[in-house]
Amino acid sequence: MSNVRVRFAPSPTGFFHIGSARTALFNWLYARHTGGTFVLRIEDTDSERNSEEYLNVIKDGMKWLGLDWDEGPDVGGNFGPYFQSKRDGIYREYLEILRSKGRAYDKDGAVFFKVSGEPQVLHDAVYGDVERVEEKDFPIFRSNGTPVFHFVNVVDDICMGITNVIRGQDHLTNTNKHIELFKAFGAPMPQFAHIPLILKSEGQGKMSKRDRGALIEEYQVKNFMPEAVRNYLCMLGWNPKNGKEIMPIEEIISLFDFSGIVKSNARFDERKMAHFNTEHLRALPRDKFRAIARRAVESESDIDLGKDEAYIGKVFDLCQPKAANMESLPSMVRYFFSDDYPFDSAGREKIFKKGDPLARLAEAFEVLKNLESFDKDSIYAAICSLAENAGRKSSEYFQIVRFAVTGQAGGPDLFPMLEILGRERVLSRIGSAFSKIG
RNA sequence: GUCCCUAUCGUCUAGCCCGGUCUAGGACAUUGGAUUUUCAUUCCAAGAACCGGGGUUCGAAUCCCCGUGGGGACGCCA
Repeated sequence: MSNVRVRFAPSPTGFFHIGSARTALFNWLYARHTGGTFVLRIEDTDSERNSEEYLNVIKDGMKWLGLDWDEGPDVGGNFGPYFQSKRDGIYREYLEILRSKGRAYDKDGAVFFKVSGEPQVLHDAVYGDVERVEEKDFPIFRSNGTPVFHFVNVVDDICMGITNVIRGQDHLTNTNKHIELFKAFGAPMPQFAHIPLILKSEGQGKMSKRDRGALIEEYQVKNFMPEAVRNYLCMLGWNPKNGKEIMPIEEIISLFDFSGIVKSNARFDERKMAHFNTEHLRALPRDKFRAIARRAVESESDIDLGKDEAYIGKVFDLCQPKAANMESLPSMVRYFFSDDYPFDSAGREKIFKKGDPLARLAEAFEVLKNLESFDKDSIYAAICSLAENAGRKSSEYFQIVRFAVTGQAGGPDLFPMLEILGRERVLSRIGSAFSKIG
């Protein structure tokens, strides 16, 4: 264990924003990299609403991303309470310290902090030295008696022994207020590290909760792999400098440091995120893929997988190398579990463009019917020789057979697919396809 | 408006600190090929960038200044 202590201090608003998630992630990475402690502290000063439910959104999201905290809600710790709503007494004490030093005064029923008026230099781990003067006194307690963010944030960081403050660059200028407070308390200054913001994929400004892809919940619902989302987020504003992007988290943890953090803001790119997801999906061991594929198909569609576990397993194994994401998987496997599958009109058009595909389908039907063994190699060999005898390209047969049996122009490997489906089903589907697609 | 940060392909970025090895590298996306087994896979290839202007220097993507663009902060929100 090192003495590094970092924290993630979200306010439970009912959303877990992708920017917040990345801030949590970078804090977590730094804690894990250094062997330090990752604290989760809840900034719920605005607590009249259903914050238990709102809090769960954040906790669930963090758990989903694998960001486990060492101190905080549910796990406790020696620096609690970890809810600001329960720290009121502490804030009063710290206010008295400022009062006794002549740094706090009442005004309009509120309490204000008296700034020094001197330029403060922030020694930021990412941005270097940033010099700025905080000119105006600012409120630290509202006229309704509740403490203000800048004050509680600093007090909590002092009380909790936070050594490194890693947060969004939108706080860069706020930091002057915080430095003033740390100095006024005579407390040791944590090291600050500001990280660049995540911008909208198009248009202007930073990602807001209304932008597509902005909420972690979206990825949970779409059955993204949390490892993939986390991996992508790591690469948004941080660079491992080893030329790699897709990496296991252990490797990222060992490489993570402030020098790899980029200074300029990054635009969110959902296509690249999708790519990370696909790569992680492909790399999954078969049994893991089967498990999440099952969950995705069962939760997102009306498909009844049935009880034949061996069959289900074969289907998912076949689809894994072709599956781009879990969202499209149900439509990719539907025909394996139901004879009532739709025929893709664009696919039909493509296949019917040249020649007479139904005639070839009829030929293929005869060959498949009379095949001795209905396994992938025999099927392949039989159709190839059929094509050769007819003086045609074998693909002219492959395409129409696939379309008749699955309703699609593309999909998993054709021959193992036919083998898994079985002769009986293949023949009956071809039989009824003539009237459906003709 | 004031202050702060930032600026390399459409996007994420390497290179910049310690100027020459940069005809600027990788990834995503795009386009085109290949795998004489379909295909949504895989492989190969192509196009695509140093914001502008000054300066320093024998030499600048790299250092300095000024513009401009982008972002953020200026709440009794967090």
